Parts: sequence; C-alpha cells; structure tokens
Amino acid sequence: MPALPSAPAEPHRQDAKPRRRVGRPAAAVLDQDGITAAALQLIGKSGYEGFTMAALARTLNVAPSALYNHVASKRDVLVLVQDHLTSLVDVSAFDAEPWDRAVRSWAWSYRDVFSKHTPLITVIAVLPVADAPKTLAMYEAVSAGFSRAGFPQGRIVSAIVALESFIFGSAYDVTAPADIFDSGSMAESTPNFTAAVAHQDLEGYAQPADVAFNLGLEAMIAAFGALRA
Amino acid sequence: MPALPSAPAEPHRQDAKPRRRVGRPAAAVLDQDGITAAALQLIGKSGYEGFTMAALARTLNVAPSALYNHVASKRDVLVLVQDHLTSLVDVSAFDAEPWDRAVRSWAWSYRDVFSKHTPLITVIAVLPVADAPKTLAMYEAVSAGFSRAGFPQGRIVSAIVALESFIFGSAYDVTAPADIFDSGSMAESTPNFTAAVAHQDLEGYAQPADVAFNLGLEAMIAAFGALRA
DNA sequence: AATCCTAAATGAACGGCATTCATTTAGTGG
DNA sequence: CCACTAAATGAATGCCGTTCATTTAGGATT
Repeated sequence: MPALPSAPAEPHRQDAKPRRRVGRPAAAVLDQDGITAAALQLIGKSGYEGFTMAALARTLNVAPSALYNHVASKRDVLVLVQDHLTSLVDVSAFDAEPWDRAVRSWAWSYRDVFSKHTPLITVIAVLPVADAPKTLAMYEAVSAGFSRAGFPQGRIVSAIVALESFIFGSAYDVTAPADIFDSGSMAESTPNFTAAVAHQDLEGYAQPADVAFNLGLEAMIAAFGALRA
Repeated sequence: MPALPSAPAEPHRQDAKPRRRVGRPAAAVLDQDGITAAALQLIGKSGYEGFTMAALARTLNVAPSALYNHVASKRDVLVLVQDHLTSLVDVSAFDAEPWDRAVRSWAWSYRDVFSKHTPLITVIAVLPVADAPKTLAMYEAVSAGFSRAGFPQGRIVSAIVALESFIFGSAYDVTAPADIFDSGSMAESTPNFTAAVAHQDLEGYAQPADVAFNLGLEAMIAAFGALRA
C-alpha cells in the first residue's frame, strides 16, 4: 500500500502514543501492544500454522472481529510482531567494538532471531521501513556504525542490504531438515555432490547451517572491510 | 514429512516414468508434467495469489479433486514447479569458463529465476534434494565445477549453501518497493541512515537490488576464490 | 445529573480455500 | 465378455480472514 496521503481516521497507528485522542473511552480491552504480545506468545506456543486471527482473539478473550478495530489485517499483526522482534536484534556492539566484530555480532544475532520466525521473512524483506519504526532504528544504529568506521557513504545501504539478504537466506537454512542433502537413490548419478556432502567439514560447529553462515559472513566482512577509508 | 519407509501405493512419484504400472488405463487426462506446466502458466498469468487448486483444475478442465490423484497437496504442486524452475538456472558456465566467471553467471541466473517466484523460496530452502531431482542435478553441476577448480572438498557444500542463502535473500530484495527505505516522518531521528539512503551510489546499475547483489556476490567470489588450491 | 458522542466489542454472516470421500466412468488384460 | 482398477466426478467438510449492522459503556458537554 503506497502512502495514502490523506486517509481519514485509519484504524491503527504504528507509534504507540499512550492513548490520548481527546480522552473519551479509556477502558479499551485491546491495543496494539497487547495484540503484539499475545501474538508473540501464541506463535511461540502454536507456531505459525496455529497462528490464526480466531486463535489470537481467543487468547485475548475477545471476538475475532474486535481485532479489526486495532489492526487492518492479519498481515498487520505480522508486521507488528516483526518490528518487535527486530528490536531484539543486538546492535550494541556498534557502540563498543571495532567494525568487524560489531558486524559479526549483529549478523549472528539477527539470524538467530529470525531463524525462529522464518514466515516473517516474506514480510520484513519487502516492508517499507516507515511502517516499522524499530526496524528503522536498527538500520540507524548499523549505518552509524558503518559511517564511524570509515565506510564510504555511497555503499553503506548496499552493504547492509547484501548482509541482510544473506542473513535472511541463512535463517531459512537453520530450519532445514538434517537430511536435506541426502541424494537417496540418485547418489550414483551425482558423484561429485554426494562426495562433497559426505566429506563436508563441520569445522567444530554443531550445525552445518552455522558453518555456511560463518563462511559467507566472514567473506563479506573481509571484502567489505577492505572498502573502509 | 520424514521418509515413510513403506508407504503403500503413494499417489505420486517424482521420477516421471512414462506411465507403465502394468499397462491398464492409458487415457489419463492428467499427469504431473501437465499439472506442472499448467501451474506455471497459471502463476504467470495470475500470480501466486491467484494460484489455487480450483483455478488450476479449471485451466485443465477438470474437477479440483481430480488433481489429488496425481499430487498429494498444493505444496506438492509447488515442489514440482520449483524443481522445474531450477532446471532453468544456467549452470553451463561451469563447463566452459573459469571458476569465478562460472559462479557469477550461475548466481545471477539463479537469482533472476527465483526473484519472479519468491513464494517458492520457503519451499525450496528446506526441501530435501531427493524430492527435487532437477535441483539435485544443479547441485551436481555446481559442485563438480567447484571440485574441478581446486576447491577444498570439505567446504564445497558450505560454500554453495552460503551462496544460495545470499541468492534467496537477494531474490526477495528484487521485489521490494522502490520507496522501501524512505524514513518518512522519522527522517530527523535517523540522520545517519537517511543520509546513507540519500547518497547511495548506484554504480551504473538500474536497480538498487542489483548493486547490493553485485557487492555481496563479488565479496563471496573473492573470499571463496582464495580458498582454492 | 441527564444527554450525547464515539471508540470499541459483539455475533452472525460471507466467500474462498484445501482437502476428503463415496460414487461413477472407461479403458485393458485375462 | 468380464473383472479390475486408475482416474474423474461432485457433494460435503471444516477452517480461514474479513465485513458489517448492531450493541455497549464510559468520558465530555451542558
């Protein structure tokens, strides 16, 4: 949905002003923060298959239709959850550590958060930052860190996007089944790949997904680090 | 669904043997190839929102329930489509060009194919290769190319997975709205990021997504290239 | 204190969805 | 010609997100 300059009285707002309006009815059972918290808890308990508007309403002791006074759609709820989760991503290292360590710490944290919420990746990957203030705050912290480290300004956004793309893809990878690369009955016809799978070096990591993530992340850190002034 | 060792008479098979069984009824209106082709055409015309089992059946002049004689679920159809699309990814450069050029050509082709089919990424990213023979064939071609180029065997799979993760994430990026990084009213509170967006260098590319993809891909090619013997 | 206004909750509907199943159809091997 | 069976049908199921006319209840206005 692009912009809508003068939409009159939209049912929901992103910035959680503490319910002023003019002051009329203060006894609302529901609000966006409550919905977000309940959604997060429901997803944790039932997963994304069990996350329905009806189930969400049930945990809030409310009729499903009541949710639509605070949220325009189920997708809206997912956006709220996504933005909350992004606030859990650790950007603190950008204030305290050298650039490469900060990127490493941020990237692992980012991947870990969303590997438990891969269905949100389709939402976050194409969501305008204006609709997700906490996500925007993360970008601010990261780009400030890049700037401070002498990263050329014209490439900051591209570098962040490249890292983020890698992070999202790697988050899926975490959830892949352990036997994803078993060739099964086709092993004879794929000798190179089958051998590569059999001899994969785990490099001390517990999960293959961690090895691949480390490999790609270090590649980017090394190459991007060389761009700094 | 994990393995099912002795499932009796499963309704569908991946390898398209030319309809033998014993030889009874040869006049089937439907088969997996026809379903795949029709699905691909329907998706092209109506997108993934318009892709329903009912709509698919309609294009085949068949009742929706008839599809279930050849396919166990809608997800199964998506797997068939995904595997077909993967066969469109260009791996030919691995036979004809040096490693770095081959990786570059393969990665751009892979991203271009799936940027038009991002809803399939959730499927392909966690799908066992045994369920997708053409996808397995792609892995074979790529890992053979890595092997021939002197890439250490223990890291071939991890390197491919890292590249693939980046490719999947980047495919989403292609579909992002042009104004995704507009901070809107929050611009004053995010000066570093807002400036980085304003001064982003497009480096001659038509799309910001291409700049980021190039940046990340070249980083990986450079770092992985150094691992070769 | 009585009235008005309005945000927010309700419950019944709607259309669409994937999927199931009892039944019918139509070729083929015996 | 018969028996068998894969494949097609069409009705039914249950769930989903969402809409809407209606009711409720608390602060504002007088």
